[in-house]
Amino acid sequence: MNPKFYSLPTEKQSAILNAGFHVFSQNTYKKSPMSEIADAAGISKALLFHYFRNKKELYLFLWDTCCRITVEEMTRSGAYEQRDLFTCMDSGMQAKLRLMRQYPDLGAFAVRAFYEKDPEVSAEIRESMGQYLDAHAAKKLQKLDPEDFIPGIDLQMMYREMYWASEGCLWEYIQRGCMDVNAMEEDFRRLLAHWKKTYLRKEREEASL
Amino acid sequence: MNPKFYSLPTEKQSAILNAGFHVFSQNTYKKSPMSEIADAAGISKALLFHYFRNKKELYLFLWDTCCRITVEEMTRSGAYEQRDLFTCMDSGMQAKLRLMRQYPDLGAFAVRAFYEKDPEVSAEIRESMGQYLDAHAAKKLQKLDPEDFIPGIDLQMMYREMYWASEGCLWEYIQRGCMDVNAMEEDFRRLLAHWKKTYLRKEREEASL
DNA sequence: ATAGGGTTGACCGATACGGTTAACGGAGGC
DNA sequence: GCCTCCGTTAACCGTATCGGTCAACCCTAT
Repeated sequence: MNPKFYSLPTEKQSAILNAGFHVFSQNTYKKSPMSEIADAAGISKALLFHYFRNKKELYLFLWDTCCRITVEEMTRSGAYEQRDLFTCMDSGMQAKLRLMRQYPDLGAFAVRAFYEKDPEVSAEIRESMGQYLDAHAAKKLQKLDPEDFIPGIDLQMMYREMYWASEGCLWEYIQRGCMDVNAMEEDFRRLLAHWKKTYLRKEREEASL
Repeated sequence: MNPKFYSLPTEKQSAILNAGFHVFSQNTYKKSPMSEIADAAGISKALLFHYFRNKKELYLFLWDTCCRITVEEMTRSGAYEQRDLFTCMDSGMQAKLRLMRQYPDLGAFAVRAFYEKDPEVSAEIRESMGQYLDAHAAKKLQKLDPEDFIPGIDLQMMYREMYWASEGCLWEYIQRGCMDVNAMEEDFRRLLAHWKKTYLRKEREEASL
């Protein structure tokens, strides 16, 4: 990959990244043409090939960038350090929304890339990351104090269920095509409030009065 | 569409349907080649064109079939009639799982088709269905008795959250590529039990003792 | 004016596409 | 044995698209 890419004005860099995320998220690796990416980025195909030697290089660069900025944003938000589960989720949500605002198709791209089966790239993808999130989730789960939550609750199930609901909500937006991040934030916020009221012992007791 | 298609042995019919669902669910309409579908179905491209005049006809037939058998299966399961919310969800789940077993890519296809933007087919798709599920959900919601649930709960939020979690769980399986329906059933069942224990007043009171 | 680098339209060979056609092959009737 | 029918296919057609290249075009700074 040509280092001159980095000396491009940041808007143009973003435009190229977003174009790549978008096109590769809509189709298989093999069925995602470079010309379409170039068009979406507002540059010529030749210039795209000037910055990235070939399709594979662009794809792996996108994957790399996707992982990098996600972790960066998550770290920066402090989501990894928060003690309380719900403030942790709130920070994570903030980070995700900021990412979504800047790179609307990053989420969809990440999922597709993760499950991409084309032998030209699948090995590299699968190798580079792996059980990142799972490991984090397990650690987070261990730190929870059952006393904070309503009695008899299965904390692991609660965690999985909340994760799935977030993903389901996210997917609804992704599939719809238009990423209305503000509406999304509203939805997430309501979800979080709902869970707090449902799962936290203190809030539940107050609501029961 | 050639009526002789229906006199094919049912396994061959299913093979063609599944092949179509699979290929069209992985890529845009335009980037989904007929040859690939024929290969996946184990027949020649020429034969596929013998049963369906052209690509558009096959695609719309698949969409139609997808809607038809989903509604059929849902009705047959009695999901639309159940009074209690959770037994209703259980029936719906059973129906969905039966569908998934027979047509592993039906779910993914449905979502993609619903949001397909290609002008050659988008109009027909959007027109044929619409707010089907939403209307149903609203009706279901009105029938709920707040007394059955934990006090202070936002029933609409609860409903949305449960819907998203199911979708999120489903998507995790879809994206993973391999549809292990048994594992899925296990997960759904646990989700349901979790919700009953969390949201139902009676079960909650028992758990609190 | 000229040298240099960012940028592109035009091009290349290969292949993939939607759709057609002529022919194959086997089952049934005579 | 011969013919007919019909499900099925390999081979083909014209076109479009693909990944990738290249010579030439700006534009700016000397």
